[in-house]
Amino acid sequence: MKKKETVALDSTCSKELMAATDTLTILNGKWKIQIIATLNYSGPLRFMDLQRLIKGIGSKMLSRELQDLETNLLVKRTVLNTRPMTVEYELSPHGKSLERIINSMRLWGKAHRKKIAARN
Amino acid sequence: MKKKETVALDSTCSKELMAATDTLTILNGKWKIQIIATLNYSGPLRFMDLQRLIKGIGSKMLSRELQDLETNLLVKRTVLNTRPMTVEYELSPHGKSLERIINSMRLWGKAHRKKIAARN
DNA sequence: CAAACCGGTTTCCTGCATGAAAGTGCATGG
DNA sequence: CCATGCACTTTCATGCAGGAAACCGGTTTG
Repeated sequence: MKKKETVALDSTCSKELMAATDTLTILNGKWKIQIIATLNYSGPLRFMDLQRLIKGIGSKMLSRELQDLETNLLVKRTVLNTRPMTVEYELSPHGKSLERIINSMRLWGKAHRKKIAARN
Repeated sequence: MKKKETVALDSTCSKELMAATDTLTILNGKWKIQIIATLNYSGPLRFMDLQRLIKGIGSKMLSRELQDLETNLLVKRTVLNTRPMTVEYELSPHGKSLERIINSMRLWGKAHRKKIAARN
């Protein structure tokens, strides 16, 4: 039987994969993609608008996810001095660069559904 | 200022995004990508080989993740009748089709790191 | 003054993902 | 006949993600 050397993988694989895992970590959670896609589709939105558009999200989660996206430079937060104070959230260029990946995931997801449906 | 209709989103957005979320759900967890990438890089591997290659994973997690990947048709499990019983795991074609997405995530992740590092 | 709207924060709670460690069934080796 | 290796499974414990609901400070409206 063939003997396997395990050395090569340890240095190559894990280091390179970290970056992919980073991306996954950033998009992870129940709401991140919905928030990004909603902002991408609708442009700048205020807090309450986002909460109304994204069904089911609570204010705590929305707040936390937006903070998270902001510290990751994906979303830009702007406070407007209007009569009732409003805050606008919009995708940064960096955030918009996620569109391609999300789209790939969308396409793969659709193909995957067909596979699973035809599983018999 | 442009007036926004919020109706279109409810029907368009969430339905289309489900597929992207599906993909995320499938790749979710601490180990999925590592398992897929390891199998993609090294070809068919036995249980213990996988556990030795993927540092830190326990047998329970490996077992569960592999079952999960198998039911999602991403991994093929083959039992070989050898002297001590061995089982081989390998990526299905469908599983291999994830390579493009994982690679996109890897590239984006690298770019993202630079952004964050230059955050000042 | 009370009520409502905005943009959150705080508190409490629950369930799930993950981990460590031991156990299982089978087969071969010494 | 005991130990070892393989491929798992089971048990127990823990931490974190996420949800519900109340609260907060400011401003405008009736």
